[in-house]
Amino acid sequence: MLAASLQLADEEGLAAVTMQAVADRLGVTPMALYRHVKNKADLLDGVVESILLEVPLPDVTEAWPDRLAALARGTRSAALRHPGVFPLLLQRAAVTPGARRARDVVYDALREAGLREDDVVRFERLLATAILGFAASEAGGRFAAHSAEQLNADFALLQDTLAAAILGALAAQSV
Amino acid sequence: MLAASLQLADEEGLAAVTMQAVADRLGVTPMALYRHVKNKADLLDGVVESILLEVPLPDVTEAWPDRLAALARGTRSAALRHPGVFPLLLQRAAVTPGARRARDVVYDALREAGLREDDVVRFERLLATAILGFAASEAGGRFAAHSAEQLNADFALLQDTLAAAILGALAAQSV
DNA sequence: ACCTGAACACCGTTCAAGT
DNA sequence: ACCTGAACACCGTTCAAGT
Repeated sequence: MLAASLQLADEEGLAAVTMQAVADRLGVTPMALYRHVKNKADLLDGVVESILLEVPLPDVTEAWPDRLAALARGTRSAALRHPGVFPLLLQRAAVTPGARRARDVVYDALREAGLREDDVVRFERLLATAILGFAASEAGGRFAAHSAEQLNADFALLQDTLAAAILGALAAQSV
Repeated sequence: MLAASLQLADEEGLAAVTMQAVADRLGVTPMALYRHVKNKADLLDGVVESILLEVPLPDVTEAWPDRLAALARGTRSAALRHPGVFPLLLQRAAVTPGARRARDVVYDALREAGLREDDVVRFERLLATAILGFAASEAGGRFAAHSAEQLNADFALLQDTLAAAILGALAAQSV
C-alpha cells in the first residue's frame, strides 16, 4: 500500500495520491485503507518513511569521509527518484526509525573523525539540513533552469564546504 | 487577496487555504477569485512570492559580510513568521522578481568580496540552498524537538561555515 | 479481521447569467 | 469589469452492515 502510494506519487505527482486513487490501484474501495492507516496524513508519513529507508547505508568498513559522502549521494539519489514527495521530508520531525538510521551513520562517522560529542550532534544537524535542503531544492524544482552538470558541480561544492567545516572543527579542537 | 490567503495559512495552516475559505474571508463567493487568479496553484504562487518580498533587503552601505548575514537572518525570520507556507519556497523555480531581488543582493555582495564571476553564481546557489534548507527545516518542523537556543546556535554554525567557504575561495583564487 | 455501500460535508473549477 | 447560482466531478472520512 505504501509502495502503491509512492509509485502513484512518482508517476503522477503528490496531488494524485488520493485515498480513492490508492485504493483503485490496489483493487479495493477507499474505505478499506482505513484498516491499515489512521488517515491520509498517516499514509503520507508512511510514504516519507519508506523513502528514508530506501537510502542505502554505507559500508562501515569504509573511511569516515567516504561514508559521509556516500550517504549524501544516496540521499540525493532518493530525492531524484521521488521528486514529488521528497520536499515532504523537511516537514516531518526527524524522529522516525528511518531518520534515526541515517543520523546514526553520521554520528558514528563524526565520532570516528574525532569530534567532541557536542560537535558531533551540531555537525550532524548542519550536514542534514544542508544536504536535505539541496536535495529538496533540486527535486522540488527550485533549480529548474540549471543543467545536470551545474547541479553536480553545485553538489560537489556543497560537499567540499561541509567537509572543510568538519576539518576546521577538528583543527580547532586539537589546538 | 494574497494577504488574506497568507493570513489564513499562518492562522490555520496551508491546508486551510481553500478557495472557499479565502473567498469567505473577503466576503465574496469562491468563483469571484477566478477573476484575479488563474487557479489555486496561481494563488499559492502569489502567496509564496509575497513572502519572498517580505524579506527586507540589507542596506547597501553595510559591508558585504554584514549584508549576507542580514539577508540570511531576514529569510529565517520570514520562515518563522510563515511556517506553514515556507516549505513551498523550495518547490518553485527561483525565477520570480522576489527570488531575483534576493539573489542580486548576494551577487553584489560576493562580487564586492572579490569572487570571480563563475564563483559568484556558484556560491549564491550554495548560500541560497543552505539558508533556505535550514529555514524550511526549522519552519517545517523537522527540528521539532530542539530548543530555540540550539536552533540559534545551529544557524550561527551554518553562517560561519558558509562565511568560511567564501573566504576559502577568495584565498584560493589569490594564490 | 477485513472489506463494503451509503452518506456527509467539503473540495476546485466551469459556465451561463446577472449588474 | 466584476460578481453570482447552479452544477460537475471529485475529495477525506464515518458508520453501520456484511463476510
